[in-house]
Amino acid sequence: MSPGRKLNLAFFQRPAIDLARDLIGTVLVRRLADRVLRARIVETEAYVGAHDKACHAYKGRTRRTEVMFGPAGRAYVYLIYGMYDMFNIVASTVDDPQAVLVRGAIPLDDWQIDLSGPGKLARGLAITRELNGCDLTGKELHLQSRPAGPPDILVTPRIGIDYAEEWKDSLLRFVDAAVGQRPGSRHGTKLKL
DNA sequence: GCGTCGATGGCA
DNA sequence: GCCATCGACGCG
Repeated sequence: MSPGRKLNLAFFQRPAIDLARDLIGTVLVRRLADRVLRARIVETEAYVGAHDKACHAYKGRTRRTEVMFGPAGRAYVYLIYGMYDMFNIVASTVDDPQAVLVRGAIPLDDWQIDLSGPGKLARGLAITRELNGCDLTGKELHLQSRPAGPPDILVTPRIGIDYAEEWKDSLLRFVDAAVGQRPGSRHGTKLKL
C-alpha cells in the first residue's frame, strides 16, 4: 500500500494479530464538525476470537459484542469502569469475532494532547459509544497507510487481563519500538519482530 | 519511582 | 461482582 493513502476494507479483513501489528505507524483521522484530528498509532492489542478468554466475545454473542461478529473495518466502542470508552477495530470476517484495541497514539499536526492509553486516546479523539459500529472507511473516522516505512515493533503480553488464565501471557500487544513501553506496563517481555 | 485505591456504570 | 483505566495519594 502506498504511503498516506486511505486504508480500504481489504486491509481490515485479516486476523487481528496481523492487523494489530500492521496498524502500528498508520494514521488515525477523526473528522469533527469544525476540524480534523490526526494521530499516529503506536500501541495496539489483538483479541483473537471466541476462544480467546480475554476477548469479550468469549462470553458469547450479546448486544455489546454484536459488532465484533459483523464485518471487518467497523468500530467496536464500549464503556469500561463506568467512565472510559475503548476504541477497537473489528478484524477478520463475519462470525469470527476478532478485534484490535487501539491503546496509544501520537498526535500529528502540532496538536498537543496525551493519547497514551486507551481511555485517553478515545477521549482525546472524541470517540464515544455513538461511534460503535461505524464504518472505518467512512467519513467521521478513517485510517491512512504509514507515511514512512515499517517501524521497529515490540511485542508483549496484553495489559489488564490477569483473569484470562492461559491467555494472559500471549504476546498480542504491539508497541512502536521508538516510543517504547510506557510506565506501568510490564517489563522484561519485549521481543523484536 | 512505585504500590494502592476510589470513581462510576454497564454487563453477565 | 467484575471490569481491555486513570489519576491522586502516600511513602520515606
